Amino acid sequence: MKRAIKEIIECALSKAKEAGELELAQAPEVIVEKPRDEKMGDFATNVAMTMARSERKNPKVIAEIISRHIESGLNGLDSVEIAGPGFLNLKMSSNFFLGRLKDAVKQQNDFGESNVGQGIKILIEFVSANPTGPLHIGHGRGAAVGDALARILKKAGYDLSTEYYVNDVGNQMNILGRSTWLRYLELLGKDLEFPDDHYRGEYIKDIAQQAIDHSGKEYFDKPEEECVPFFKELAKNNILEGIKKDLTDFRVTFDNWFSEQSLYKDNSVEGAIEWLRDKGHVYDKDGAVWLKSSAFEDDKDRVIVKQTGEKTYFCSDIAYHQNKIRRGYKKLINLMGADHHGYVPRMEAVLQAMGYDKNIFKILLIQFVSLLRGGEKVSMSTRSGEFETLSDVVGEVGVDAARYYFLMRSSDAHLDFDLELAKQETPENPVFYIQYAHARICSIFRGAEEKGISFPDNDSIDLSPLVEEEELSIIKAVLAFPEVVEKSALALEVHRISHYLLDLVSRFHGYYSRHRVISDDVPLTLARLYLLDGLRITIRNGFDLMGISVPEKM
RNA sequence: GCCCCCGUAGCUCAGCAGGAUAGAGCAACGGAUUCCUAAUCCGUAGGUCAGGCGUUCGAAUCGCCUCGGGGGCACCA
Repeated sequence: MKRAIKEIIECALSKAKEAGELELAQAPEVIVEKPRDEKMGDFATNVAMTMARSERKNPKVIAEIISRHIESGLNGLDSVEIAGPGFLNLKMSSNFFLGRLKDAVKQQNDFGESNVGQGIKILIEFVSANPTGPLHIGHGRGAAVGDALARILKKAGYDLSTEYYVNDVGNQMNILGRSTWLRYLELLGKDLEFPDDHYRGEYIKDIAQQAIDHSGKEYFDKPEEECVPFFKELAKNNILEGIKKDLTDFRVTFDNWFSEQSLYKDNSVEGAIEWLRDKGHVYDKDGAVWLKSSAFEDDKDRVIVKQTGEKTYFCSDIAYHQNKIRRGYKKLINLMGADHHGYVPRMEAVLQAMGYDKNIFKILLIQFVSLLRGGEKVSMSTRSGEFETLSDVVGEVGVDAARYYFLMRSSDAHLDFDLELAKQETPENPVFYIQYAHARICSIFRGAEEKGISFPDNDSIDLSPLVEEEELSIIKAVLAFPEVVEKSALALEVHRISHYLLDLVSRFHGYYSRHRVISDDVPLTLARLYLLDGLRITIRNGFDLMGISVPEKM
């Protein structure tokens, strides 16, 4: 939409140049935006102000020159005004917007799509929680944000894939196996002291019980070396299945589950180390192997192979990211908990050591979630096993409210998640407010159907009865949707969608209370229904990006 | 000590690729239901944008410093 405006301005600029009224040594970039206040016009541009210096003219004079060369009536342009320090405010005719509303409604579920992504291949990796226990609420935020971002980026025209990296190697996995084995022995009556640094959650006991149900006392007398691998595998698979289920219940699915172990099996890890060593980015010291990450803005060098010969987590991560790029992804997005932020410089260093621009790699840090219950903090500790799992939370407040809550705030900001508020059906929990608008609209359509109102097809509908200021303002808000999606994709910020929808829907609720949609005036009724259809499509598409349902009845 | 995020109305937060009078919800106060869903709407009140300096025609927005809150600085993952 703004494109059309930009063209109008650019056209006027070149005419002014031809007429010798402006120098235009270099064509200025025309930025079209929305004025703060709708009364000032539909679009505004500050070109005159940005040109002031190079033209050595007062912004207002430049604005005046430009406005003289703008042809009124062209492209639905109604009027041009100069305002403030030199803004050009453009007003469009209502036909301009009505026509575009029809385009939007025609697009149905596709409305909101754009091609800013230009089909660029992106991989977004998120959650990637270790398969050592069920997902907790912090993972939930990452899951909601990652999943919504994926949907948004797709809508904005990126070729996007999602991936979950499974850390199925390393010491944590051994501890997991050992924890399960010990619980198994306990359940079979052995008296032992359960170590503090092992996984103490109840779920470990459940898995141990399964082993008993399945294999009885088979592992009771066997030595540890034989048992731990078995229990490790059992526990891992079990927990991973639980994670998948929790995510599916939360409407989050992944295109690919990538196993860390696979990087060892196909020698990718060794290969990556050798590759880096050839390039001179790796050296030996104190019996360990180091990556010279300090050469790329990291604080210090990092160990990739320990004295013991074990590879660090970081080491397989190097191979993993090399693998991602080799699969053809042009941009990598990783979501991590904010507590991992120290990890960012070293990963950027790796990318650079491998010869890539660090800008192809973007780590989004998701800030902490504090779980509250009626204003009181709920304590979370994985170790003690007393923590709120994602599935508990979703079970209590529902998927829609949980997702909305996770997505309503910028992921840069700490989030207070109050279970009581999330459950309440008040405007403080706006998910219901938005869903209610959708349900209301659907209810109106049901009413129309009962009255036997028949709808003309898209092209022949007459929208000219939509003359109310409020109606036009709703239409403009609807038409802003694709741009909101675009900006949200570029900034990687999901919360823009929820704020937009909230604003959109509150316009509708106000309109609804002041105007009747269904009346004896048939053309007006049809036009208003059409407007509501556009609204309904926008709400549906917007909530779809957030993974939230839109009920037809509430 | 170093690094990351945050600080905007009583509360929870938007706004930040500089732009016109800083917004919303909740809470407070006052109203609206013969009529399409009151899970709604309308109105009133509420501000040193943490503080300072700087860049600019113009700063909540950009830069530097200070203060306050949270998190992180492993041959853990």
